[in-house]
Amino acid sequence: MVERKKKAPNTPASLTMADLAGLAGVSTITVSRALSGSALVSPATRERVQQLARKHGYKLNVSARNLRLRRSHAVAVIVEMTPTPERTMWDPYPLALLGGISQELTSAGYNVLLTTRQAAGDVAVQAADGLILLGQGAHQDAVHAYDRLGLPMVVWGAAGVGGDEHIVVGSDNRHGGMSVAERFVSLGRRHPVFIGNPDHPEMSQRFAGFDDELGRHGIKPQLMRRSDFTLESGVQAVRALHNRRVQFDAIFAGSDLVAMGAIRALVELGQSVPQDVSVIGYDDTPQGATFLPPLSTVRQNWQEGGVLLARKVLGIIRGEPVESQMLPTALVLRST
Amino acid sequence: MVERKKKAPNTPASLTMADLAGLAGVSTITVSRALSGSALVSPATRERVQQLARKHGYKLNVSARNLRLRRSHAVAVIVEMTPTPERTMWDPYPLALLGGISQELTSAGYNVLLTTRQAAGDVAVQAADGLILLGQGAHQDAVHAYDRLGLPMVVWGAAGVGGDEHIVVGSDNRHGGMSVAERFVSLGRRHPVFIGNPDHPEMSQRFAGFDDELGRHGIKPQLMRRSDFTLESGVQAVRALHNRRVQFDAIFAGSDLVAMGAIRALVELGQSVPQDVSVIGYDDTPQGATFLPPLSTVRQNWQEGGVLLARKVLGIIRGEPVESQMLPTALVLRST
DNA sequence: GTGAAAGCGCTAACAT
DNA sequence: ATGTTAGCGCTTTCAC
Repeated sequence: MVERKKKAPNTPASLTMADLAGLAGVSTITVSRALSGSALVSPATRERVQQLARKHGYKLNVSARNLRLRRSHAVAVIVEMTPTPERTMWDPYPLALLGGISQELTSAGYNVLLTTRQAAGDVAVQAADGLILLGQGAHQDAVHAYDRLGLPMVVWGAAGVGGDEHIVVGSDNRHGGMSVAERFVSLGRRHPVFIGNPDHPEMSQRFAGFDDELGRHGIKPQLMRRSDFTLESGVQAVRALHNRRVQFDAIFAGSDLVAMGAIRALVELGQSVPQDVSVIGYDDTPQGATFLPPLSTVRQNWQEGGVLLARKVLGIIRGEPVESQMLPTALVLRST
Repeated sequence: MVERKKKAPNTPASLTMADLAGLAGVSTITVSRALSGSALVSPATRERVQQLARKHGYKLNVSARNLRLRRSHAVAVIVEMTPTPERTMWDPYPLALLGGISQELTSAGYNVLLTTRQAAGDVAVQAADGLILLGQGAHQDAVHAYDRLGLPMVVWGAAGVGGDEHIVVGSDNRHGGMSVAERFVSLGRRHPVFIGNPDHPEMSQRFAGFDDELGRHGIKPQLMRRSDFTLESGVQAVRALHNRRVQFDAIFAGSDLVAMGAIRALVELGQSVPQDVSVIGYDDTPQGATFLPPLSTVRQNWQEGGVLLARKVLGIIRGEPVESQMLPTALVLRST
């Protein structure tokens, strides 16, 4: 019987630092330091150990390190993944956002733990070092639910809602609305309509910016409440306006899909876009771009939003001062 | 000085099993067993311990458990997320796929580690218990890269490519192509065209099914190679066909976006859809559904695909026999 | 510059 | 049914 650190014979081919230490003729702690690039080991040993590690395909045991360091090196991202009419699963929205988050987080040595809202109370979520919440929920309910975990948290959505003090990253919805208003004014439109759901925080701010800017030109927009973010919703809204004999020459829809529905209804009613009515949507979805006529809309940079979200959580985790931030929006003028 | 298990005074409010054990007047192992619902503890103590845990907000230390159990309880999902503007997604893997994966994995007590392809060599990926690869890459390169990790792996894509022996889940692309062929035949179309990139495994199988089925009716489809999955790509393809004076009365496009581009170009050329030319896409995107005219297409169930992917990896992890599987597709007939 | 000792929080073996 | 012992693989003291 060879006297060896007892080791299961069926051990998978995974080296530990101790193994590496044996190979290099140093102690485990030296290996640890060498691999983490510590200045406490001589360049020579450091190089030698790193060579060996590479050669033998050493893999750090993350659990062990995390246990020792008392953190998980993971950030949980909670996504609403039920395909609501509001957000189809095809939207670049979640995917691009996720892309930005993932990119930033992994390059900072953190892992992205993807979770749905239903798998909320999950073990691993509470073990995360931080939380990114994609979508604040109808009345901040999602926010409140996760707030109780007491983890560093950043939310994607609209800022300044309901006296909350958590960090928010989102599109500058106010500015988005204002830019649409400016456009309508410059086109000489005098009877604009907003279609959307003002209970939705982001929508509400889009409308606020729209309303304010128009107000500065003495124009009062008509508000058409529609809670769904669907094509049908836009169709209905326009039909309702028509039936009520409402005069209007411009439509700002809270989402591209609604805008497309509106256009479809307008065409059915014999109106022409944009001659009779200007229409502008929000989100710059591929649907809008491929629509006929190509839809004018307000674009936001999702990818960048994701990166920002990640930076903010990391900031909080590191104890740095962090503030909410709104991303600039850009008016994309196409044919409508 | 009170004799206490020495404990940092600044410890965050996080209980350990030992703490709980003290509270309950039992040993840590009993707590462990109680919380995991083991039958080795009396129902009474089990209940008592669980109560206490809930009351004091006990959180399991996942790292410690994973270290002890020698597994990570995590499956890495590797996504192609190259975020090029305009080219929305090279491979449009919708969030639904991730949703299905996440749902199934978390309900099995596993975590979803989201990773991009660039963050490949990441520490945590190799620490995962399994791998789900979304997109096999142009020539299986992605597959090969990750194969070396020696982890249980499942790939989303096309099966039977290049003598590979890894598990694949995907849409039944062959069947999808065949169903389109059948449709064209039943409409009496004699000069069909396929637009797509046959180097792409999934595309290739769509075309193969299409070609085979048409062949059984003595029809040979025209192949228009187009590598991009964009609207523009479809436009170009049709223009090229027109310039070459190619006769055709039906188009099968490898993706909805390409199909929409094709239709647009056809309309510009004064052709009518579907009277002069039938067009069918692939994927059943919302863009297609809201397109005018509403696009006929081949649908696949992403959500279910995700669930299946997850089940397969879990199966491999558990050492169960697992096989590749193709999801059924459905022809969605709309106006084109 | 390097090492020895200790322990992060948990659970599988082996007692009792 | 419950407890004792030991150790997963790593890194932070504190020595040398």
